Amino acid sequence: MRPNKRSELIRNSLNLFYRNGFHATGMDMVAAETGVSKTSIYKHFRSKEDLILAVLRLRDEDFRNWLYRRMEELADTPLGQLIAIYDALEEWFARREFQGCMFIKASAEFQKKEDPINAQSAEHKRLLLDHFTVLATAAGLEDPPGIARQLLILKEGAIVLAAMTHDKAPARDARAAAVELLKAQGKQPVGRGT
Amino acid sequence: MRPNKRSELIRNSLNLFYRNGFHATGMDMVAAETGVSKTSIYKHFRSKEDLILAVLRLRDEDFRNWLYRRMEELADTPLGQLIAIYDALEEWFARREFQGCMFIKASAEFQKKEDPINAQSAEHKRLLLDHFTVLATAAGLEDPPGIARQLLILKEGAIVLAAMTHDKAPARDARAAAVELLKAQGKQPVGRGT
DNA sequence: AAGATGATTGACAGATCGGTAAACCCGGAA
DNA sequence: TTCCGGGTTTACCGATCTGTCAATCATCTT
Repeated sequence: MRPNKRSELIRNSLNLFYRNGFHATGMDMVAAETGVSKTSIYKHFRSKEDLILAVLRLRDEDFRNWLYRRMEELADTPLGQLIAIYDALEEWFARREFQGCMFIKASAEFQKKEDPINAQSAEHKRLLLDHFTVLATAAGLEDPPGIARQLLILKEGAIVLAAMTHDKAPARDARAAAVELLKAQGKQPVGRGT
Repeated sequence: MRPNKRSELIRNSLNLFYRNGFHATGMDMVAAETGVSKTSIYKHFRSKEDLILAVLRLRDEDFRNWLYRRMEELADTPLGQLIAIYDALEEWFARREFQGCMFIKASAEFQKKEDPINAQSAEHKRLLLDHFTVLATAAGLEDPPGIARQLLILKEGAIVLAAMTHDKAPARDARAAAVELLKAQGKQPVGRGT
């Protein structure tokens, strides 16, 4: 039971689940992909649900780390970082492997609200909302929680439409909308203003 | 092969697929729900994919008809109807049976872009976008296609978050955002203004 | 009443699902 | 060399998946 096999299992499962969906990906497929027997998988994870939850934990860390870092690289003010959300999204949408949001897909396949998979997906969105709220507060906006919720809605909508239409354009539309909303909060986010 | 059984099958399948997901709902379940043998189903539909496509056609008609009618009932100007999108959404979110957007879920489970199910889901969103564009044009906005795309993003984002958090609140946030965006296009949609 | 016709069925095929029991392999201790 | 013990595998379980076939049932014609 080598512990590095465990993370390899999680990473391979993540790719398979992301590309093929959760129900459509069998444990045999995961085993074959990693070059391990199915029994070995069940030494690391009690059930498929357990594996999925581990996958979602990894995805949550990876994605939020990537997004937050990218936002900081693209702008150095809180206000600028809120706009940079959508520039980062556009980079993501343009990637070959982009297939939508793993958490939206997870909650679409496991929709009962008591389901741990659903709960964990919702938690991911809550963490994003918290981060946006902190930035909105730091930016001195009028209604930080409100604008944060609106920016999150724009983000999720852009992801859904980019995935369905196989087009990165929704990122720019969401960005333009975000700029307008931030303007309406009494700020001039695009520079050259005030 | 009574033709009314066919529509009964579609309607029951719609409910099952909507509540349980597509892969998670077997044809046996559909047969049992309608009180028909599985063989009879396959007299009407060549495959499960065929049945799903028929379900999506029905859903597209039902949903767009409902939304468009509700928008007209809630407002009598094109601009007001664009805002009313989100009032209608809030009513939908508040319904007991609300479980998110069937097309988002379909495209989440069948994500390959050649998949007919994916294509038909994308078509549904395109039809919504067209309608929004027509209304935006009628309202005399500056950039009808652009604002239509933004309003669609807000709609999809609100649906996703409402489904994941089991809370209708995203409808109001999306509505507030839409009002701001329409203001930015040189209009005062909420009345009492110019 | 007998036959024809089309709708409907139970039973099943072949594959795959999540999950498990028992054998196996292999390095180290005695 | 013999034994031991944990990581790994093969082979399998019962259930369920999509889809089909041959038989049955119901109805109408003659």
